[in-house]
Amino acid sequence: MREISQNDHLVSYLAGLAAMPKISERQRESRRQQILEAALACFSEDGFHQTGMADIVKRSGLSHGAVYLYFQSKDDLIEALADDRHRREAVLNSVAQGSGDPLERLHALVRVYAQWLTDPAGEARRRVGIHGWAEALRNRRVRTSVVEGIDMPRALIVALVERAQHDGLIKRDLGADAIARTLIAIFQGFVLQKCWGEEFDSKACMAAVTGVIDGFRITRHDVKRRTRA
Amino acid sequence: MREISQNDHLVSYLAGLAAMPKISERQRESRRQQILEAALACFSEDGFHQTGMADIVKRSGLSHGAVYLYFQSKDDLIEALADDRHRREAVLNSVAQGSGDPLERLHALVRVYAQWLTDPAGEARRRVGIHGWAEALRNRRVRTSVVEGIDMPRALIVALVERAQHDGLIKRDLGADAIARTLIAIFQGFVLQKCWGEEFDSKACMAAVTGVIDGFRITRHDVKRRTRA
Amino acid sequence: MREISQNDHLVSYLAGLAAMPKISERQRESRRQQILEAALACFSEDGFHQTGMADIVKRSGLSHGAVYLYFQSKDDLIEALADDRHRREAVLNSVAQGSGDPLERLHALVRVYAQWLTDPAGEARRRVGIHGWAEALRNRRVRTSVVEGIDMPRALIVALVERAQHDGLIKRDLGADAIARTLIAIFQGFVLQKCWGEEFDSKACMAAVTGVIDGFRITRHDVKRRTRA
Amino acid sequence: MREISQNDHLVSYLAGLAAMPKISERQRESRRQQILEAALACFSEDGFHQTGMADIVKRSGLSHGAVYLYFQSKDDLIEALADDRHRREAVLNSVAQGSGDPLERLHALVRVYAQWLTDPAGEARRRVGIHGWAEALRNRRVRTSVVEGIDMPRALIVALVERAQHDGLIKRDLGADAIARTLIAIFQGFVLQKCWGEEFDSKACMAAVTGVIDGFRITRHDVKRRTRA
DNA sequence: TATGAATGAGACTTCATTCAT
DNA sequence: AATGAATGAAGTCTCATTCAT
Repeated sequence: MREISQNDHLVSYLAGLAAMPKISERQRESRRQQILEAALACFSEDGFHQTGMADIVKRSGLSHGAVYLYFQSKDDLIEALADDRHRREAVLNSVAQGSGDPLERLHALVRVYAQWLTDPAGEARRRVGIHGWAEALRNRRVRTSVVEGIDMPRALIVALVERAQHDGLIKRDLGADAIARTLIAIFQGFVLQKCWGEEFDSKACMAAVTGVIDGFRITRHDVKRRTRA
Repeated sequence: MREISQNDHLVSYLAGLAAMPKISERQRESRRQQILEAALACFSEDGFHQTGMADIVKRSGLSHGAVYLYFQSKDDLIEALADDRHRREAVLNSVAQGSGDPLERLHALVRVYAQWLTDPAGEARRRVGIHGWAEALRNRRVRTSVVEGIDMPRALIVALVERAQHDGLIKRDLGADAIARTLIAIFQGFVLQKCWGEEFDSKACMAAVTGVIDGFRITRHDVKRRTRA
Repeated sequence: MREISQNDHLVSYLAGLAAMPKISERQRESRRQQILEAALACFSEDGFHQTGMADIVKRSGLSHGAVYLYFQSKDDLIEALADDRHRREAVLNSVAQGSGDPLERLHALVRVYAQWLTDPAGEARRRVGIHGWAEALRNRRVRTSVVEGIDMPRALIVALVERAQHDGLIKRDLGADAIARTLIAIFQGFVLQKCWGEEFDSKACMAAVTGVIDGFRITRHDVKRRTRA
Repeated sequence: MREISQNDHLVSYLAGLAAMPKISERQRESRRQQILEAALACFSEDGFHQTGMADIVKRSGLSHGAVYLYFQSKDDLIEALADDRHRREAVLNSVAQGSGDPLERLHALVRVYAQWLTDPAGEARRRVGIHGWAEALRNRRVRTSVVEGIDMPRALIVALVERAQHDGLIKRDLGADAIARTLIAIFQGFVLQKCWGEEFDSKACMAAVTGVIDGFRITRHDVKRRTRA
């Protein structure tokens, strides 16, 4: 009996050790990413609704059940990708924060987005982004994610433009919000045009964006006109 | 009872006639439109792949078989709607009727798009357009439609910008194609932002576009700089 | 033009004829029965949850889609069978209605149920009934159907027993409801025992039921006892 | 960290020992009961086939693997629960301890069942019992359990009734087996009616059962009739 | 012994399309 | 031309069971 009792204690102790999660948090996150990457690739090629779970399963190298161990449903997967995109893009905006020359920061923001636009490794993400724009029209959660995703840079641009207007660097007859939406729209359109595989000359187009921002600047002509008035 | 039986005979008889008279061309076109409108409404609400043929059939008031008499497949319907001829024709007209001044013509073009963007009756078309943009990523024929749809206005803008540059109205350091793509991108982005339905101030944004075009104009600063160089 | 117009009228007329339901109500009901019979056979053999829709589909001779044309879901099929049973059993109870000798009517009711119990063609229905009894524990709709199914004969028996008690034919010291529940319980238990394939001697058991009812009758012993009290 | 690493080694070492000490028989039985209780609760709520192993695992507080160490399969669990030894033993005891009078013993048996029927703690068992009745229709081993479960009390009742008939206490024109089956059927039906939870007056119904047994007794009327014949 | 992540067959259901009428 | 019942492949998701740890 004494021996059994000792064994019981040992067993309990070992059981306690075994009660730790079977795979580490890092391993779990790695599997999650593995699935998300497979989903990204599939969605990028065929869109959300033309991609079957079987495609994602096959591409992930896991089993059907395993995928559902990490994501509750296909919709969950779609939303996770939307959130993922949301999180990644938040990083892009950081370059615009701070208190330097607002026009310079605006140009910096444009450069970052230009880089994001032209990075070959981001192709799939951009394509999925477009599918997300369409999906946002009918899926509230995706829409929220998308809208919040553009609200962030918009707020930044608005702040920069307002500061620039206050400093007399940018024309005051255009709304800051409208300018922000215009700049964002340009990049949205560029993503579309680029992903459709047209002969999209990124360099020239980025120059045009720079030109657009410069066009917002106050010229002597404007100064005179305003002085006269 | 006897009459119904006679009718049955009549039906069989007519069905057997190879030379059975077809419905008028006008009726045929009307039916086609009826189906396209139903499809437009459905696709606008749920996207191409979340809309079932049954939805379209129900909304059109016709039968499954009837729809397939006018369109070979669901993809056929999608392609028919992705190809938005209306807009292209409107653009053509607007520019054909414009005055000689290329900048004025550019502004006219912008006005046409602005109208298309803000017309409440065009909401469904705009939404379907966005779904088409996503679909263009995986469906070659849809992509061709979409790309051709923007190639036409792009060519127009390029021509106008080149003339304006030649006339010394627009800076020469920006590619005409890049400017065209930028202007088109702006409208694509506006369509997205407006359809997501979040506080999009169309009037202010259109003013910003006008500002963008004005920004492309040559200023004394530019003239001086170029003279010096 | 006149000919076309005439043709249009003809077409409309024929279209009007064709707008009648494609299959007659009788045909539709026949298909429904075809499916219900297949489901009954499958459920009888394997229970509701171990029977796959594929089994029912195969047995019905129809296609997967066709079954779903008549029933919304597997649960719908289960509930339809419960309702079906409900409706069929309602007929059994009719023999007990009327105003004749209550004891005789009770015996008549027993005979009808005995017949229902021993009818070889009803085997599948009895088995499905048992599965329904279990299902009633967790499916509200099935439970409602089952409970209503026994409420009907119970109410009848209660009425007969009360009349018999009033007429001095049955002991008054037993609740009419309890007697009704007891008689119903007997048949429920018989169904179980019979369906399990035990050596169930229907004739002897029915005699026992008759004996039970006779046992409820007032005897001289009771009369004396009541007189004394 | 070093300690954990040491533990890992210890675990590996113990796992490698073929002679790894087993847990005590008492612990093993306790684990088995733990699982059976969890399964009972789950099956009672959702039935055998709507309960997942995951439900049982969660409720038992153990792991999937652990459950499979004690039961080979889900069917194994079902069979273990379908075989309700508790009740059978209670019946045996009650009759073994009864007085010599067969009628009194019969009443004692009824009291035991009445208690089993009304014990609130037995609700889950009764519900699982019903699921077992349905399962018995398609699972040979469950059926064997169930049938054997009623064979034992049936044999007891048959013996008691035959003695009572021999002693002139019960009518001889009813088969002892039929009477036994009838009494058992009554309780089966009562279990159903009670578990469906609709205004089942246990007390009144038990009185009715007593009445049924009394009804089987020989009355002066019967004696006379038999004498005459 | 005990864990729980992983498996994969199979569950229910949908839907684009066809074809007898 | 028109109908709509019928098809059946393919979709998403579940779950009893296993096995590396």
